[in-house]
Amino acid sequence: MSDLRELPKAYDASSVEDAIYAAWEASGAFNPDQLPDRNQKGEPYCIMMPPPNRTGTLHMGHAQRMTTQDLMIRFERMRGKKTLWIPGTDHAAIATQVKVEQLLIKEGYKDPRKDLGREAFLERVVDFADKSRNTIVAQARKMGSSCDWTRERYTFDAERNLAVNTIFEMMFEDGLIERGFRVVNWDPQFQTTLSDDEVESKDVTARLLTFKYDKNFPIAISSTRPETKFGDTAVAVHPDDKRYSKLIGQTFEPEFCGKKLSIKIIADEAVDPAFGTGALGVTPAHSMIDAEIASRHGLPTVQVIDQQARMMADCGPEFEGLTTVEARAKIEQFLSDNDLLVSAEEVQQALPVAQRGGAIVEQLPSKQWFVRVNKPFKLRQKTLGNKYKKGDEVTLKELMLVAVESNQIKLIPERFDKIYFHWINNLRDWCISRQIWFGHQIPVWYKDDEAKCSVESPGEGWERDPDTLDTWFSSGSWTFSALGWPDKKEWKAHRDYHPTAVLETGRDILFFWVARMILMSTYAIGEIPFKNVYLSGLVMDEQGRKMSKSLGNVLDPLELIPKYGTDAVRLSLLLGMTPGQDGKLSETKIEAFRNFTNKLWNISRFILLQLEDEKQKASKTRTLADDWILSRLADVNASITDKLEKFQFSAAGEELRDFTWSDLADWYLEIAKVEGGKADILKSLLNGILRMWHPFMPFVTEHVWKVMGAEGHLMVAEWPEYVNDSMGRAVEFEKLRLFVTDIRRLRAEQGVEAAKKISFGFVADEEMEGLVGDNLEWIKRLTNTSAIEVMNDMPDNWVVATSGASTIGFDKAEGVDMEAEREKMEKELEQLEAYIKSTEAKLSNAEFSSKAPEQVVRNMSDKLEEAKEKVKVIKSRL
RNA sequence: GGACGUUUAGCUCAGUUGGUUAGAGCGUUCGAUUCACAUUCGAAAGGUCGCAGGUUCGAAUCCUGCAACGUCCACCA
Repeated sequence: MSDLRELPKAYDASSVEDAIYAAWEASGAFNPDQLPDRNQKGEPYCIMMPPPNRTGTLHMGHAQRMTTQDLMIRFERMRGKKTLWIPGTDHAAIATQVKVEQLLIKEGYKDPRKDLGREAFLERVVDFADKSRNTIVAQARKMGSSCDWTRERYTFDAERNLAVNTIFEMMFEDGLIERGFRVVNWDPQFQTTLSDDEVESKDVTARLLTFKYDKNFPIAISSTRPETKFGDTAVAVHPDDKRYSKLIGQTFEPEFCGKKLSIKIIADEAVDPAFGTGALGVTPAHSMIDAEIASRHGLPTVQVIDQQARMMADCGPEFEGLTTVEARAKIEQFLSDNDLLVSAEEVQQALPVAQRGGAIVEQLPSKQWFVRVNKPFKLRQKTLGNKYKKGDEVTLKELMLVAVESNQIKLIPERFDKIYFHWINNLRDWCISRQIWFGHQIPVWYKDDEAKCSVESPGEGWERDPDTLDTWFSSGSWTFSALGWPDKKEWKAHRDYHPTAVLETGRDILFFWVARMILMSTYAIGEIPFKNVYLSGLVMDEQGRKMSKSLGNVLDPLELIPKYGTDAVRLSLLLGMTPGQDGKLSETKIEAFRNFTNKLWNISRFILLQLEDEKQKASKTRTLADDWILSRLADVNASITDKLEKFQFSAAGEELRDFTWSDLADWYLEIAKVEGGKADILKSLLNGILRMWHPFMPFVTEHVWKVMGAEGHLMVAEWPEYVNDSMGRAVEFEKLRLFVTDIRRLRAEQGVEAAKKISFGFVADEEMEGLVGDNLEWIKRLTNTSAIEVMNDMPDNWVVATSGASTIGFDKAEGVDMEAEREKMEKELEQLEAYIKSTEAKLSNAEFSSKAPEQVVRNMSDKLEEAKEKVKVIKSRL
């Protein structure tokens, strides 16, 4: 042990953290294969780190991810499980490419992809992604993440590419992946398709025009996007709408803004007769809803907007090449000039925009690859317990549903079940091909009209599909591909870790990722990917707003860690945060936890100094305070163990903090100074709190562990478990605690000068007399008074203190404000009498006494008796 | 439009199957202070648990309705 007297008074996190992390890593304890024997025998426990996107640096959300997962991993590691936490990063396809493209534009490139070409452009992306990976890894280490770096994965490395291709091939064979010409979400800025989930909506005001195609057309229709009307092939009305029933089935050939259309009047239930004119212009090429109507009625698809979001040649020379916005204005003018416009009104509209880049998304027809979620296929293996056998016909949607419905996967908090089911029930086929360069290339080859699924070229003359896969297609297999699947040897070596124990992630990617992982895992290996999904809320700023660069309210973990220490940042992300509920974070909060870190440091320092003190080394029998603190330790230990098992991290941390700060530091350590002879107990208390705090604040606890000269790393020490053998004594102690608080209050209220002249005492039963007598020494110290007299028959000239649960008296010393005390006594008397009245009424109620639990009745009766006793004393003194 | 969430002390939030007189932290006010820690300690003030009904011996907790705020989904073309 180093010289304790030289330990700094304030804990300096930044001077010890890096060395501690390096020592942990060097010890091999991040790697399950190098854990101690007891872990080797333990149950495998695995968490997959949600791989951060290689798009730059980590933010507070990531810091929260890492901290929460590290808490679980460290807790289970200490409990003896064979823990594996696999770290990794995500190539994030579109997100990364977009990011690099933006950087290149800043560098001066006008159109980076065109200017550089595929190969050089990709080189830049890969370079950026690699640098980003290094930053992320360094940050993860700073957070204290105890993940196994020897098993770091990348969603775009060779092994994961093999997994992606394997799944693609399986789905291709099963007919679940299909190429089709369908209406898709198209991002004109990045020239690629997007999945439904990558499209967000933005509220804008738009002009809703009501008009006729031409003078002879019988029905007026409404649209905010008249430019798409060049592609109309039908007008749909509700089948019950009498206004139009005669027209149904007829075909018209109006001339719309110079283009001849062929419009069939059809009846469809999807039309709302109350909206607008009750007639809907059907544009099969540029609306997914219309495309569905069109397929029901066998209507042709006419594309009029191209991939640059410009009007196509088909719309006539006046419109060709115009942007949609330009065309829209021109059409309104034309309609108005030709007296075809019935009305124009401003309406609120949700404009579809790309999640990345923010471009306005066009719906247009395109030949793309889709995963068919509603198509039945024959299962390759038994899936989801006994629910489905090999060979059963199911759909992917059913697999996703049953995994959660059957409770094999538990979502935390539970209410997300509903959101999940709702999403699945409305799920459409998943468009997986992207015209992005950075990503897993689609393993399909074409020759003439033939298509073959294969990773290697099938031979001469075959050309590979240039498209890449949606990033979520690859991250969907993360839980098992990161464990080595489909490589037989690797997968066998890691088989026991799957399904993983828990997936901890932000509640915002439930659909993007969690659902896709369930799809991939149940399909490809016939197993749920994880048993629990812990959905964290988002980390918001002080005012509950999202942290964003433009608002300037971003808290950067890397700036905060040197300032407050990693442990403080970790605590601020764990305590006061509820799953599924967005939490607020401020620097003030982190500062408060820095103070706690320092408190823990000083508690440790004090105990260590005491251990060498002759007074504490002296042997002494157990006192009431000893029994109490050990009983509390056991209770708190049992309680927080239970809470951690139930994913109640915040509650666990708060309880442990209250115990450490209030019970241990403010009460027990103060008592220990007086009583002495506590070397053994102090030692085991320190040992206990260090172990229990370790998963929350690994650095300071490990540092103290080292300072105290303990064996090995705290990181792999055993999670404690105590037997509470002194519960009754703890109850007695609580009475004294109230007694002390009352005296403190009197001192505070009467002022020091007056208090110096006061003699305190108490009036109660013999039990209290004994208790106070036995513990007088420390009571005097904690109340900072020497004038406490033990007596159960209070002198006549004394008055009664009026708050708290104990009844204490004091003498009418000079300087005591008797008028104020008298008022207080009267006020309390009033309250007590009201309480007695209502409680008596309750207790005498026959139904209450027959139905209420015994414990409740007993407690209430006891309280009632105490109150009556107090009333008696107060009355005698008034 | 649909779904979900939130509403408890000035602020941030706990409150685990309904059960003693509803809690904590921060902030405020008053006080302490060489003795581990001023990144400390003690004390006080502060709440008709969003509103209105209902169920119950008993409701912050369960049910119904309403309001405000927030989030997600679908969008009416």
